[in-house]
Amino acid sequence: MSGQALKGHLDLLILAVVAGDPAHGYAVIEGLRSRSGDVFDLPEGTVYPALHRLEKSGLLRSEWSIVGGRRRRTYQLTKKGERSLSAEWHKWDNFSTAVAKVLGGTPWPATT
Amino acid sequence: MSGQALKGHLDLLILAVVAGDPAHGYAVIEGLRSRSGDVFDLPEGTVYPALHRLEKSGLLRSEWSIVGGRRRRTYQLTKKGERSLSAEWHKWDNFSTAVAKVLGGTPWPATT
DNA sequence: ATTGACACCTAGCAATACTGGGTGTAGTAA
DNA sequence: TTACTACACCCAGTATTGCTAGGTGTCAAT
Repeated sequence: MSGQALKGHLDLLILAVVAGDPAHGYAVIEGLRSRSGDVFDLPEGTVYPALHRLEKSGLLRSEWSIVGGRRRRTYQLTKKGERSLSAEWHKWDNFSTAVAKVLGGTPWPATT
Repeated sequence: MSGQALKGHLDLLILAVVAGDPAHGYAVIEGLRSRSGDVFDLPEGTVYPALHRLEKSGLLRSEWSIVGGRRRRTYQLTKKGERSLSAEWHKWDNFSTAVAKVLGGTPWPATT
């Protein structure tokens, strides 16, 4: 159901989840799913590469640990990541408002 | 300023503009720009191929005409296009609501 | 004569979400 | 003991799609 609608917005979503409190990849997926009310059910192949990308750009920092015999990589926001989250947030606001305006200009008959 | 944020949402926007009243490519660009309050200032290389794609999928139908010595291709929604607009609209609603939920779960200090 | 708005087009590039594969641990059910 | 599920990580390759950068041509204004 996720489709490819979140192109360009995935980073914002991930940063938002990790900002809440540091989380490892699997927990990020869970967080996105639960917080969105099951709308975002992202495959691992989407989230893990995104996390790597974000770390490479210096927006996230990670640490390995072992919990219950399983190795985990826990991510948290860097200063740069916080700034980026703020900026992306504003961009989203701007973007979604603009979409609403465009849609608002279109008459649409009683939704069947 | 447009960035690549509208990936996956461009079709919705175009359909919405054309639904208002049939328009040619250049007018679609103008419509998006004015309706969005200058947020969406899309290059021709983005819009024209999208229009072709939409026509190819049967969501739009076009007709050539000549106005003031210039040839125009005017697009209008097909029945299928109307259904698609409705569906995409709902998807957008769903999507943007979900994003808001995810963001809402994140505490954010006083915006500097 | 040249510039700018109008009006169309396309090939190739770049970014990025996803598919489909892989590794390994722990717990539970058969 | 075996099998299956949840947990937890990884990567190569694909596909979609918006954009860059080029092109053609008309008309009005400077």
